[in-house]
Formats: sequence, C-alpha cells, structure tokens
Amino acid sequence: MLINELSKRAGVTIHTIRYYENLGLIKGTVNEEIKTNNYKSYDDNTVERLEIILEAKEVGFTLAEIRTLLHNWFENSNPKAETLELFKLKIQDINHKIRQFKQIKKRLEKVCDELENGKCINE
Amino acid sequence: MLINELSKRAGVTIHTIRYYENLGLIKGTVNEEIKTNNYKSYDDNTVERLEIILEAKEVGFTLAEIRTLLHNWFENSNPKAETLELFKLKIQDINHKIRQFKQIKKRLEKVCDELENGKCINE
DNA sequence: ATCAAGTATAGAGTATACTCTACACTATAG
DNA sequence: CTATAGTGTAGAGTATACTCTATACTTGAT
Repeated sequence: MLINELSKRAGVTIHTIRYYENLGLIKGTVNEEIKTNNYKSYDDNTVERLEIILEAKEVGFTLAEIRTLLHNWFENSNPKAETLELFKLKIQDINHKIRQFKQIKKRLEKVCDELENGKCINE
Repeated sequence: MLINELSKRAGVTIHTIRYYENLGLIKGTVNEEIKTNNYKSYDDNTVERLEIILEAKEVGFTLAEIRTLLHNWFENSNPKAETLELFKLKIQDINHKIRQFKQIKKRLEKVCDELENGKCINE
C-alpha cells in the first residue's frame, strides 16, 4: 500500500508517518521495477508497527526507546539473550508505571471521597 | 522556607520551581514585613504540590492539566460538583491508561515467551 | 568592608515530537 | 493533454517542558 492508505489504516497523518520513517521507526520500500517514480510501499507489518508505536507512546516511551524496541522485536539483529533482557526491563518499567498510576488514583479517590462526605466548605 | 530548601526537599531544581511558579502551579509569598528584599517563601503545602506534580507528570498529565487539578484540589474555587466531576474524569483517564499498559505488557510478555520457547532463529 | 553564596526577573537555548510549507515530480480521470 | 490529486525531499514553524545565562540586588560570614 502507498502512504495514503497506510495513513488511513493506522490513523496517523502522512506527515507523522514520514517523520517516523526519518527516525527509522518504520520503513517503506521503493519498487525497483517501477522506474518512473520513487513511491514507497508499505506492508501490513508497518500497520502493526504503527499500532505498537501508538500504544507505546501512550504509556510514555520515547520514540528513541520505541525504535530500539521495534528493532529487537522485528529485525532480530541482536542476540536472543539481549533482546529478552531489554523486553523484560521494559516490562518492569511498565509494572513500575502501573504502581505509580494506582498511587495517584488513590490520591484522587481520597479527595473525591472527602468532597462527597462533606469535608468541603463551599457547596 | 526559601527556594533553595524547597528545591532540596522536593527534589526539583530551582529553575524548574520558578518555571512552575510562572505557570501558576505553585505560589510563594513575599513577606511584607521584610522590606529589604523580595525573597519568596514556600510552605509545606508547596512541597506536597510538587510531589503531586511529579507523580501526575509521571503518568502523562500535562502541566496545564495538572494546574487545573491542583487549583481544584487546594484552592476550591469551583463548585464542589464540578471539582468532583473533574476528578472522576481523571480517575477514568487513569483506568484507561492502566488498561493500555496491561495491553502493551501482554504484547511484550508474548514476545518474551516466544523468544524463550525457541520460536527465534538466531541464538 | 568585602566577597561568596543566595535570590529575583527576563529572556535565550535545548530536546522531543510533531506539523506545516514549498517545490518538484507522477498518476490518473476526463 | 491538462487538471488535480498524490508522492517525494528538505526545511521551517509550533507546542511542551524544561534548562541555562545575564544581570542585579541581598545576605551572611570573615
């Protein structure tokens, strides 16, 4: 598929796709058969990569971190043990973040509770 | 306490504290008694506010969002019902984020599992 | 009295992650 | 064949959140 379709399928603007491609997060291929243009084509894997990028961004990973994750995920350039270690570290990060979320949620729930049970002056 | 002590107690640089103060996230008071200087002094509440800011940032709230949260939290300028609604919305946000975290964690765990159980080619 | 260390304001600089514009070339429908 | 919609590269602009620098005044120890 071309960039327009990729954009629609992944829900990411063409600008952002090109930005990610420049950063090395995704990669399109130019069909060497066609010599009239240098349009890049993207496969289903790129759609999945974009999904992962969006999810990972949402939970606070930087694009640099995501690039490293994706390269280990799909390109398998590093030894297995290293990749495994990286992924396990990321899982730990996520567990830590979940704990932080729960902590601030607790704080907010406490304030809500206080508000509902009339510890507040201005009605 | 003066900015230096606040900085040490909250673990935030003086630069950042001033940046937050400019944005209206915290507020120091100039002692009117002392006319020789205009040094600002900060109380324990400011330390707590900074703690909340750090936590909230960590889980992805912007400084603008945090400012609104803090104003409702401490200044009680808005009607109770509004504040309660805002806080409950934030709790929903957090629940949503926790779900996203769990989703990407699942993805990572699946890849780890595949790596450990030999679906990988390069050892 | 003086001098390092602390404080204040204002504004410039940096990093990340976009977002947009300009310009040139290509594809395709009428 | 031409209009317009799509594609490419390069680079400028924007938003957020700092981070640093310059300049000036204050405090406190010697």
